[in-house]
Amino acid sequence: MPPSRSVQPIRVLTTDDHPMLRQGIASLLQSEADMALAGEAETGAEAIERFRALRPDVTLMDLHLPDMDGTEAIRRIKDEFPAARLIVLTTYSGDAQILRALKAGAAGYLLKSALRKDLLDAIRSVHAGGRKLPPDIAMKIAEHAGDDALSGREIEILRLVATGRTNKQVGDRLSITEETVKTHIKSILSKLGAGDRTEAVTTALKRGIIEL
Amino acid sequence: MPPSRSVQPIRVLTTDDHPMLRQGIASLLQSEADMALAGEAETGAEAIERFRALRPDVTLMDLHLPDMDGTEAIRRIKDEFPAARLIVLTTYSGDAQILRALKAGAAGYLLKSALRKDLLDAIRSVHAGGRKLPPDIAMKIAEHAGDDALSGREIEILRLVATGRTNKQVGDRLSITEETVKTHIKSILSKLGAGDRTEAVTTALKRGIIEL
DNA sequence: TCCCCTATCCCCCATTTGGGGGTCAAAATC
DNA sequence: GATTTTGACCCCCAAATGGGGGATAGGGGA
Repeated sequence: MPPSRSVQPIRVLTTDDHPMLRQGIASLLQSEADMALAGEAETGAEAIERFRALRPDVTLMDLHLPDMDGTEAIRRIKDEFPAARLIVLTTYSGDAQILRALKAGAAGYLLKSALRKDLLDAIRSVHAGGRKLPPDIAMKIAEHAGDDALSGREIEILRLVATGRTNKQVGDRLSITEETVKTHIKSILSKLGAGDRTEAVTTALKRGIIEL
Repeated sequence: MPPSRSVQPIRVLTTDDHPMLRQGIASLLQSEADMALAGEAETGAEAIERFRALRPDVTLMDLHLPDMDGTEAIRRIKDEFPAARLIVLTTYSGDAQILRALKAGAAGYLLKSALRKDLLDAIRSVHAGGRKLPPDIAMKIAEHAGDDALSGREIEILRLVATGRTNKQVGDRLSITEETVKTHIKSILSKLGAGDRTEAVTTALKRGIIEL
């Protein structure tokens, strides 16, 4: 018999700015004998603070938080506690977001539309040292696996283009010439497979490369 | 003493494709003496079907559903049951979405980041025949109260522009001349206060006039 | 060390875009 | 019935965009 299983439940920290969702997870965990709610956080800063104080076995993390990107919170926690086990639980499914979160150190990525059972499975498997990527999520990253990613500068420029700036205005803002901006835009269009700047912005939004 | 309050709880139907959020609401309702969960729905079609069968006192409705827009589901339910009391519970906060939902017949509009107490308040006040619009939501519609809305044709054209089509291509698709498309675009830019088509698309996305 | 990637700048040129006007008919609203 | 709104069409023209080259410098990795 494994005594550790009944006396040492998996302690879970939830991070989400939706109180009702946290409530749902809390009530889910309550009905599982091998799990327990360690604590809750609403913001990224709070998640880091709670993690330090509680040292949960598994941390659930939304990507949309009031104060910072969930990926940033993951990065900071992993930086301080490399053994931390984190699962992203969010509504976003752009391949760029998923990739960023995994690179930051997430061991799992679930959509909020996932079944309750899937979340419990993910918590157990991540706690056991595994990773958890549902097929649809894995597919998303596979779709753009061959693409070379936009450079930081290109993303910076695309963000300005999204706000309606002309190439000239973008150049002024970044203190580079309009010609350089045009070169970057050409590269952006080619990498994203877009026909014009407007399509570049919408596909970058869909893929989670930039946000609104 | 009001005997009706203890023997006739407010029966609530939840509509959301996030099982864990539904769970949270269910557990919330359980702890309130004057409320009861009447049923749950994951899709718009299911919500309509469940409404017919259960006749809940209050229906909670997400705007993002797998099969249809939540606003469409509201419209159909109100069409069949004009006395239905519905509250939108969603993450979206574009003024156009809010306005559409209210016009479709929603009596309340809450964000998922709302406190649990606010949801309970909203359910009670909407059940009592009132409306419930939090200040931040009311502000959103007030911000663009004076603006004249895009016409149906303009939205149609903006959607095509968002996919990277040129004016000529949009014209071909809609069987109108490029000149006509240009006229509509001018009107779109002026109504949205955008400097170019790209900004028009991003502000329309922010305001919930079009979706990705 | 050498190569590749990134960022920067430059040229030419056809196409697209957006701003300024104006007209007209049908539909909806008053 | 009159007015307003909407959708469609047209003109001119300056500015912005995107596609096609090419060049250079620096940083990072093999």
